[in-house]
Amino acid sequence: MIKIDSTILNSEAFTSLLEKVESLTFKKGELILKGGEICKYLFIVEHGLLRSFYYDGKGNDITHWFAKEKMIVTAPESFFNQEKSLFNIEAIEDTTVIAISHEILEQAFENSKTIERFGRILTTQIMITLGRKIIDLQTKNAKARHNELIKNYPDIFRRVNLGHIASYLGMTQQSLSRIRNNSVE
Amino acid sequence: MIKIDSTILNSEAFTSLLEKVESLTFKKGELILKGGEICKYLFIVEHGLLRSFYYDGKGNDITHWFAKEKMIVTAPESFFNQEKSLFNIEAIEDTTVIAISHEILEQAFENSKTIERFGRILTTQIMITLGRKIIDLQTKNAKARHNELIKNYPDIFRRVNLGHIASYLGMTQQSLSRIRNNSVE
DNA sequence: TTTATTTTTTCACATAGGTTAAAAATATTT
DNA sequence: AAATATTTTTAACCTATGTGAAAAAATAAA
Repeated sequence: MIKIDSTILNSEAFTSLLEKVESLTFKKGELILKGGEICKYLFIVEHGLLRSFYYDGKGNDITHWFAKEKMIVTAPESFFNQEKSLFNIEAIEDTTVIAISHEILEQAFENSKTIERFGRILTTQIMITLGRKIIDLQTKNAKARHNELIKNYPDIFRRVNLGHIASYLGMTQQSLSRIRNNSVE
Repeated sequence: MIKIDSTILNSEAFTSLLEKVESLTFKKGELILKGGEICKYLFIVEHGLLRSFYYDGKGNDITHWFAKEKMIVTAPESFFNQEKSLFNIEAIEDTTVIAISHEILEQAFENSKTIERFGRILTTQIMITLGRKIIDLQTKNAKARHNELIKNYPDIFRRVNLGHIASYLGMTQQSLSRIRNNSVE
C-alpha cells in the first residue's frame, strides 16, 4: 500500500516516462496477471482497486497486498527479475491502471537519475512497510492485526470483502468474522 | 540476509565510497545500535555475525534478521528516514563491520548514479526477500519454516543459538526444540 | 420479487503452538 | 576441576485460531 507523492507524479522526468506507458482497464473479477506468467508491467492504479494474491498449496488463496488509487502494484520478484510469477493480480473493482513495462522502466532508470532515485526511495519505503507487516504477524494476535488495519486503512477495509481481508491479515475468514462479532477482547 | 555481489564491492564508485567509511569492531554480546536511538550507520559485516531484534512488548526479544560476512544490516526505517529505531543490533560473535554513515551514503547517492542504482537494486532484492518471509509466515507451519531455514541458511543455523532462531522463525524456543526432537512430521 | 449466487456468520470440535516450570546439558569463568 | 551461567530439552497443561459444515444474510441476476 504505497502511495506515490504527487510532486513526483508531476515531475518532468516522470511526465516524460508517462508518455511511454499504457492505460488499461479491467472489469471487476478480471485477472491482470496470472501466476506462472512473467509480469511485464508495474501498475499504478488510477481508479479502482486491485489485490495481489497467491495460492498456499492447500487450496486457499492468500491476499498479499491491496492497491487503491495512486498506489503501485506489481509482482516484485517476477517484474524486477523477469521470472515466473508466484502472484496473481486481480481487479476487485472495475479498475483503470497505468502500466509501465519492464523495458520502459529499465530504460528510464538508465537514462534518468531522478527516476532511478525515485525507484530507490520507493523500494526503500516498500521494504520498510513489509518489515512492519512481518513484525505485526509475529507480535500481534488476530484481533490486534485487524484493529491495526481498520486504523491505518479504513477505506480498504470498507471496499474489500472479508475473505480477502482475512487472508491478508493471516487468518481465516471465520476467525475474522468471530473477532468482529465477539465483544471479547 | 542480503549478500553484496563482489563485482559491486570492487567497483570504482564503491571503492571511493569505502574510503569515507569507518571500520568498527564489537565483542560478542555488544549492542551496535540501541532501540530508541537514531541509526546513523548502514553496516556491512566483514567478519562475525550480527542480529537485529526488537521487543514485542511482552518481554520477549524477537530476532528480525541475521547478517553474516558480506551482508548488509541496518535498522531500515531509522536509517533511511532518520527516525528513532525500533530495532537493536547486537553482535552475536566478535564482529568487524564497515559502517557507512547516513550522510556519506546520501552524498554518494547524490553524486553517483552507480551507487544510486546499487541502492535501488539492493532495496529491491530486500523487498523481495521480505515478501518471501511474509509468505512463509502465512503459509508454513513451524516445522516447515524451520526446514526452510536449514535448507537456505545452514551456516546461520549452526552459528546462532536456538532462542534467536526460534524468534526469527516466529515461534518459541520450546516449540523449536520440540520440532527438532520430535520424529513427528 | 423470485431465484440464484456470493458473502458472512455461527457452531462444535480439533490442534498447533504457547505457557510455565523444571531438569538436563553445555559452555564459561574462577 | 569446581562453580556459575547459559542454553536446550522435557513435560503437563492451556488457548488462540483452524477446520468443516451449515445456516443466515446480503447481493446480484433472471
